[in-house]
Amino acid sequence: MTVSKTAVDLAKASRSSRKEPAAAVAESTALQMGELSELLGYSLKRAQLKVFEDFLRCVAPLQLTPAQFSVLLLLDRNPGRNQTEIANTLGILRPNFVAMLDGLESRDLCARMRSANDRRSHILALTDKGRAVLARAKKLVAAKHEARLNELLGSANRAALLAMLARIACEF
Amino acid sequence: MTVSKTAVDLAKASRSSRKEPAAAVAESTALQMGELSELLGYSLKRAQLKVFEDFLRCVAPLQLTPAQFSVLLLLDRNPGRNQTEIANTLGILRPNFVAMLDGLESRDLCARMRSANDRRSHILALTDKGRAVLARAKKLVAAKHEARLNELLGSANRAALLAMLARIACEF
DNA sequence: CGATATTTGATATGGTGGATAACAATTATC
DNA sequence: GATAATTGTTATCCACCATATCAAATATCG
Repeated sequence: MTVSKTAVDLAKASRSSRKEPAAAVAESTALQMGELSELLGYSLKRAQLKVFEDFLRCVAPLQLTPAQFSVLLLLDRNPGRNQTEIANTLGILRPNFVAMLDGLESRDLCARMRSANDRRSHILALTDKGRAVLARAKKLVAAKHEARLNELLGSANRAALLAMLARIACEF
Repeated sequence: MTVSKTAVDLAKASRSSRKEPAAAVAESTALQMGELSELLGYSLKRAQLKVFEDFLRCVAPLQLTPAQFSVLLLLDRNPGRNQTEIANTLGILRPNFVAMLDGLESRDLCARMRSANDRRSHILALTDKGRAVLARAKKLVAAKHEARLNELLGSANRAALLAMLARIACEF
């Protein structure tokens, strides 16, 4: 019994009391977002979902997720590294990185090679096919995905946005 | 057999070849992020994780997740709405919203009331306890969470960031 | 009116990402 | 050389997301 009387009244009247003013008012008016519009985390999350969604669309012909793309990028720029190093810099836990690598390796995009110095670790390397796929992915991302963001925000704004996001990601 | 020769060489030498230059070089140099630094989606995701993490910390005494907080906010600003309406505006699928509401209702933060007009739908309402918890949560979020973001970015930058994120979330 | 479609909340279920514990093989430390 | 730490791996759990389906209630339309 902790619901206020006004809430009970609203339950009785519900939305029907809103039919009165005009004739054919569009029923079910848009909800008020209230303080939600000021919550940075909320917009951050929704923007992130949209951006990932667009990424998947743009790079769909190559069947690459954002996470997979980031792995390929890292492998290309950092040859000779092992699973732990790659996973750590991407914020992926080692156990979860195993299945991810299995997927990439089964598609012949990268390869695990036992290190001669430390026979525990697997040195990761892109295959030729991996390099080719990465190159095509980069082009798709630049031409379709990032280009669309640039179009929406403008180049300067996009750079400012990226700088602030990187700031939050690193220093927060 | 698609791994290049340079990759194989690197696997043999691995990181050991880097011990040569200086005496006690910090082994395992930081990896190059490469194009990852320019990928908006990547920074977006990492920033979002950090912000949610901080939100959970700041509002920990009330045991509220960002999603739960957003539901309480919406219920407060939009009395008389049913589950479908609330779930839809938050981007939550109706089936998944059921368990979420169960959690909030079992903690006596909100209540489902059968509508008198449409006996299918549940009108949602905050309880008195729900309003009290929401009020305390708002204070914690403003005083600790958003204040910390303001401190990091500055008020003007924070507003610009929010505007761009909302833009992406809505128009992208 | 009455048959049919639609809506609402709910359940079941599967998929994916993320987190921890534990293990064998290997290497580092003392 | 005994003990500790590291690496990749497996198993397992939990949160979140998505789909199909259902019963009850309502809307639609002949």
